Amino acid sequence: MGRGKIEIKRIDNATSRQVTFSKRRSGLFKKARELSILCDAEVGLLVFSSTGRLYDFASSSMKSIIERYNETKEDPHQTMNASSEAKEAASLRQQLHNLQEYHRQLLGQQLSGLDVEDLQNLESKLEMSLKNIRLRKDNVMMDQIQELSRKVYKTKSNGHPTADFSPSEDGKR
Amino acid sequence: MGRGKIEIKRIDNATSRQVTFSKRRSGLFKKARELSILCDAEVGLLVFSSTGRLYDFASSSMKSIIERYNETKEDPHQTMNASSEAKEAASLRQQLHNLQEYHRQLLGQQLSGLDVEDLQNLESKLEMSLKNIRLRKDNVMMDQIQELSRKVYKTKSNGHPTADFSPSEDGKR
DNA sequence: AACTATTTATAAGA
DNA sequence: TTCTTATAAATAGTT
Repeated sequence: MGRGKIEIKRIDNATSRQVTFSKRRSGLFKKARELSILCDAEVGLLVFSSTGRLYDFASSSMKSIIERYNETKEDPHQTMNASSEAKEAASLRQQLHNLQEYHRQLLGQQLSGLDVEDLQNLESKLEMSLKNIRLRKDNVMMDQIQELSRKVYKTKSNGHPTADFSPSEDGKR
Repeated sequence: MGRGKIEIKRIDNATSRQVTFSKRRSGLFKKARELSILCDAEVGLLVFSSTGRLYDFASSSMKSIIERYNETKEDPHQTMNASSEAKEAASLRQQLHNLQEYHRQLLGQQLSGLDVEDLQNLESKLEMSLKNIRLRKDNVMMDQIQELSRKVYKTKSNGHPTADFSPSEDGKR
């Protein structure tokens, strides 16, 4: 992709090798970053120039990526002995991923892949959820009111139970 | 680079995210490979898809690249205490690199960066080298001939010393 | 999995 | 090194 086509083999001339390294390195890192963002992937990239200098990119942390790599690579030995730590971690990651996907749908952030039925289901669930939430809220408020009025009753302690309920504290939920 | 421009942010739709992942992943790996070959760089690339699957590329071996990375990363702590193992390794790598570069020149494989004087020097060195090599070769041949003639002399063993040159021992340097 | 219209990367030159 | 530009390569949206 330039003025001419080049063959993929070691560039002999040290100067142009260096120039090409600079240009292509920045292109490579840009694409690594884009892949990680666009596709929600975990990406780690390590490059040592021919003079020994290190360049690196990690979408999360290089340490965790390398650890994850080592776990994954160890797996083949453990495929036969079930439920090794590495397998469990892989399973957990998958579960976490599914959950995150679903969570985003619940927050209405990721609806483009859903058809009407899916959306209907989602709506029902959210309505159900809302209903329960409100119910719970009312109960809690009621309890607090009762608690409070009991305190007031005790504080006044004039032996005459009052019919009113006293000021409530919780405007915060 | 497509029918339209896209913003670099997470692709919501799971299907197109998957498709884009496939396409861009292969592009990224191709470029990683090309950089390592064109520029004689050591490249390691780790990608975990959002579903947890691993894809990797290493120009040499991932193990050695990760080890080298760890050594390099430890270095900052050791910049003050001279001659740590990591520093030594870095130095050795640099030396190795220089040597390889030079070696290629000696083999006439990488001459494009050299001017006339450099080439002249190179030529002189190669001529000197050739001269020594031939000299050595002649010595060795001569020794072998002498060795052979001594054996013939002993085998005949007729008690009459001949006028020929007697066997010499030190042909070995 | 293919196909292209476009965008992006980059080789060579300044 | 940095910029420019012609061209090669990658890829987004489509079929």
